[in-house]
Amino acid sequence: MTTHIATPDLTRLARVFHALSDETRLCLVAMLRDGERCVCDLTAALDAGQSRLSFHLKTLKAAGLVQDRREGRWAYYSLVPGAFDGLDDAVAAISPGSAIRTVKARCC
Amino acid sequence: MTTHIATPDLTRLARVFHALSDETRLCLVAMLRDGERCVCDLTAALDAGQSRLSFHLKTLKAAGLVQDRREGRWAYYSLVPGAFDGLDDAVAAISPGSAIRTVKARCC
DNA sequence: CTGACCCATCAACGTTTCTTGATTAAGGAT
DNA sequence: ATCCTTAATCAAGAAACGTTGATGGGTCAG
Repeated sequence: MTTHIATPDLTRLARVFHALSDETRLCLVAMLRDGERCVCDLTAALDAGQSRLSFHLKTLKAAGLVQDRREGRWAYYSLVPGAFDGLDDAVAAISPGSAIRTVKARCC
Repeated sequence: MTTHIATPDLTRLARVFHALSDETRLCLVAMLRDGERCVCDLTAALDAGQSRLSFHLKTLKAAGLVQDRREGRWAYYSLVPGAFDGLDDAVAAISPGSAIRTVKARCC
């Protein structure tokens, strides 16, 4: 069994979607689908500033979508296995209950 | 067969994810899962300003996730059927090709 | 040790997004 | 016609976001 977004926590789900709401980050995800890559490869491929990619990779990592590994002076990023599974299921699973807790008043 | 996000258009996909990246909007989606609702019901349930919800509903509509229907002085919103299907598939389908076109240089 | 390299972080700036309150428009009731 | 209701839109401000260039820390080669 893979990771999934088990708890339909509204805050967490929103953060995941936010991480996926940027074209640069979507492109990073696409590249990482082929497997682990070091940052320098990513910057070369996207022709983007190193500082810029570092920012986006940090965002993806904070959302739990990618993970990094240090080796010498290189940093290798890869997708978190299963992190993308059940995204639409997660949306379908937002319950009135989970909504209540996050948003001000009673909801649904 | 439902609608789906057939073309893994990076820009469009990013906009859909952006629409889902806000807790208020996720809550709206959750409420609309039960069926059509008028705006006044939504504002009452979320205890949110009318202008605020109007903004978020507009965002969701622009992303193609909800649709509206006027009836008298009421506006009824509902989910666009199938708009949420295959979200993770869409992510999995971002191809190097589609990435190339959107981002500056060669990618992947 | 020195210098080159890889990468994260920071500060500054411009842009976008979200919120709030006021205005506008249109429907229905009296 | 006048008034109330529903909801979209606007304007203004606050907050979050993304970009850029500079700085700093850690790693390896010479």
